[in-house]
Amino acid sequence: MSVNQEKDQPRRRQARGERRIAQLLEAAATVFTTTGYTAASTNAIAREAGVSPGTLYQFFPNKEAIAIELGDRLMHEMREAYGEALAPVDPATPLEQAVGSAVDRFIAFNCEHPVFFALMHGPDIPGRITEEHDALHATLLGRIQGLLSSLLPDIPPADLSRTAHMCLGLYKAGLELVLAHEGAERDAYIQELKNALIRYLGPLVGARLGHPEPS
Amino acid sequence: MSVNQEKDQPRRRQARGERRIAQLLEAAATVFTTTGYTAASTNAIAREAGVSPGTLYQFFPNKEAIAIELGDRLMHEMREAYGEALAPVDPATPLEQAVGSAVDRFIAFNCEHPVFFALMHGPDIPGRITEEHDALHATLLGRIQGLLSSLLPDIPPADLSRTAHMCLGLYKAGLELVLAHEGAERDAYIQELKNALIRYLGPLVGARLGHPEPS
DNA sequence: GAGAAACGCGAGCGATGTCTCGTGTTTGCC
DNA sequence: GGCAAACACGAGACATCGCTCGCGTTTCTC
Repeated sequence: MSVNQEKDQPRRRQARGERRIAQLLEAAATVFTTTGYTAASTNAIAREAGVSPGTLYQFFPNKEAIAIELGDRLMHEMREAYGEALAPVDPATPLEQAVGSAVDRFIAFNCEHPVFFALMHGPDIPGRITEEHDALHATLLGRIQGLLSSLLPDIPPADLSRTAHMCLGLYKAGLELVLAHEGAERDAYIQELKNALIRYLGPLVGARLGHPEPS
Repeated sequence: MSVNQEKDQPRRRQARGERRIAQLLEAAATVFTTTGYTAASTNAIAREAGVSPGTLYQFFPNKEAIAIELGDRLMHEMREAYGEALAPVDPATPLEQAVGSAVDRFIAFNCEHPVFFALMHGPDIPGRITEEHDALHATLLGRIQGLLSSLLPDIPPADLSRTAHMCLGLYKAGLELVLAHEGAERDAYIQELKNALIRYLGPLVGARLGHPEPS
């Protein structure tokens, strides 16, 4: 369940092996974060983990599998910790609160796991990982659409999809800026990201409540 | 002036040479756009241009130089065609118009030269190109700051910088979505990008004009 | 404690990619 | 027409990277 067992060969692992795997994934995370996926060499990952290249391939069939497993674990952790962050909300919930809490949760996750951004945002990434990426993307879009339609019940589907894409895009742009700064400046950017999303969505929600959209 | 002459060896070029250079840059542009910088092989570029690898290295000392020269020409063309797109505007200019025209110009440029996005947005890009990227980034930020301060004369410098970064980030996010769609859907995303920027900046400009920021 | 299997090593194989070099062709100039 | 320089070629030198293989060590199991 945790590590992929190829075909139907269980390949019994000892405790030592599980430790090595965790160690290798951690090393891979730092190398991926600093150099990106393609530029990261398996030798570099092994060196970072303090083991030989051969040892690395004792646990992973190839470089892609490392990223896959890393991605899987990240996804799992995210779903577990923040799975309900984008659940539909009571339509009476103020927009500020809905956006604010969702942004806070995801920013926290991304700050804690910078690899996530590197793996999902890189344009260099090969086949299988892209599938995971697309799956996550689709999941997030679905959640955002659910959230939006709970706030805007009577929006046309095409607009709903487009608005969701925009929200995700704006979030990713903000995330990049947030990760690029630290301390008070980072907090300021988090606030600006929330502002951008709230103001983007504001007129739509405002219209729902009967407020005239200003000029 | 056009092609880099290394050190002080003029390396006279014939008309044929200039043609080859243009041909190679065009080929490089298509290969870079489709595969990204690092994945693009010099052999592939030469093949795309219909010449031998040796010929390519007659005109460019290495792979990076190709991207540099391509970037230089793109920058030059951009400055020439859209240099004034972000010039400070009359404070009386409606925000919608200022944002709209700036976005339209840059979107048009990026649609016409998709390499630009690939070169500037890739995370894989090596040393020298990053310098160009940063230079452009700084230039754009400066322009945006100028534009913003003409609209918001009394904003603190730190906020000005942050707001400019946000605008550029939001633009890049929107650009990605715009480039990912075509036809009517693309136009719709362009409009959404404008909306996002206008609504993000609206309250600031509104405050300047004495409008109370809603709720 | 003995056998088996998981673990660990590091030299090196094969593929790929950048860039060179020797040689031949075309062009500009007198 | 003749010379020098620019242009063109493509085989291959050289480096890198993903990954394998043979062999030695540790751990589990009985």
